[in-house]
Amino acid sequence: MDKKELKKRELTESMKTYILENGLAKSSLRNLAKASDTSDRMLLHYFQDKEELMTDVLQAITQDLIQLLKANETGTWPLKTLIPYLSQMMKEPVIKPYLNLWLELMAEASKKEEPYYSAARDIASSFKNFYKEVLMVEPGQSKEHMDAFALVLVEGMVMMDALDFDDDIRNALGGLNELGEN
Amino acid sequence: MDKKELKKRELTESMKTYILENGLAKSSLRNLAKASDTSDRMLLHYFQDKEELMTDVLQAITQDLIQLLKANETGTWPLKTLIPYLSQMMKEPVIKPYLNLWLELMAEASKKEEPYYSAARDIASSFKNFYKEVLMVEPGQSKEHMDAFALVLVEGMVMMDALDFDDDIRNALGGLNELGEN
DNA sequence: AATTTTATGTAGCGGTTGCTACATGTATAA
DNA sequence: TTATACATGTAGCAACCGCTACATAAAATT
Repeated sequence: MDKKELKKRELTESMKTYILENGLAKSSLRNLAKASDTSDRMLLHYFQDKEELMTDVLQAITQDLIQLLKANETGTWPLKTLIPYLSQMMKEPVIKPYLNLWLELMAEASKKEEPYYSAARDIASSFKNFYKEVLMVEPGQSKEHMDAFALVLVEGMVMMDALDFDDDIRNALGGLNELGEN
Repeated sequence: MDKKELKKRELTESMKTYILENGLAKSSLRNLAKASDTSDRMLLHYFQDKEELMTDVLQAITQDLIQLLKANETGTWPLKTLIPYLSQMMKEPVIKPYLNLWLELMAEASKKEEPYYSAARDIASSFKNFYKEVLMVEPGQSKEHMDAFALVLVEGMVMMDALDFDDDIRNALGGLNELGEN
């Protein structure tokens, strides 16, 4: 492998950590450089510009997140088990940084700002694949429909979690159960 | 009424428009001033600092949004009617700027950044009140639960809408129907 | 009419941002 | 060994940011 490519991956690794801990807004070249024990000058030596750099790092973060999701994958679950489980998982300190970044990414994505829009769409697609693999569906329900339903529901919970609207997350879980049993 | 207070409201009005059209990121004092046909110097004459200014404008925007929601209020609706209706409403050009701003606000809120965190919580509370007034619940369902459920579901749809995941919104609506009828 | 308060302009400070020009050392290839 | 490519440092630019000091004109109050 190219020596330059190797260095890029090493840099990407440390920048990943910084971005997850500090968010996009604080991720200036100078800050990212400091976190990687180098200079902004060097970052722009290895990456053409900030956009290429962010594209690479966000892609790496996406891969990590997918790994994280797959790691806890143990078979398939019905909606009423999966959703409460995920709402609990959102509270995990390992997950929280990803959720914060996810929301920041969404804000950029809603303005169709690149490379954020593409990165956000990639991540959302990974979420969809996750449900595709892990969600068990009841007779009379379309798998495709319920996958999308789970996706939307969990995204909504992520938002409420960011506002510390924990009661509403709990209540919504209650609502989900009442919906399925009439 | 105070003459100064009157001028503040006039400025707030033009800044509202600018922020809705351009987002928080571009809302520097200089840009807001230009949009209000004045100078940053004058904005800081009428408002103590940028935080006070943003608090005022965001509050005004929140009020507008509440008005918008209430305007289309005609009685109460069951979940399966209300949610599809709202998912359509999200496509309205009048609404879109509010949704973009909402996501940008959420990104700040997730970092507990003031005044954005408070503003976002206020807006979310208004949403809750909206469902409280407009959502009709079926026997065996808790009103409180279903209000929160609607809130979460629609927020999730706002996110998917920002990514242009229209298929998934449609599919999720399908899923919602299948859930209620088994 | 004199005095005090308010409105507004001009200019700038100290900070951040992405990025670049220019230099020099250091490793690799001929 | 010499020539060429790569690595890295130093310094700075031009554009922003929120905010302030200083001045003056206009308006309101006494």
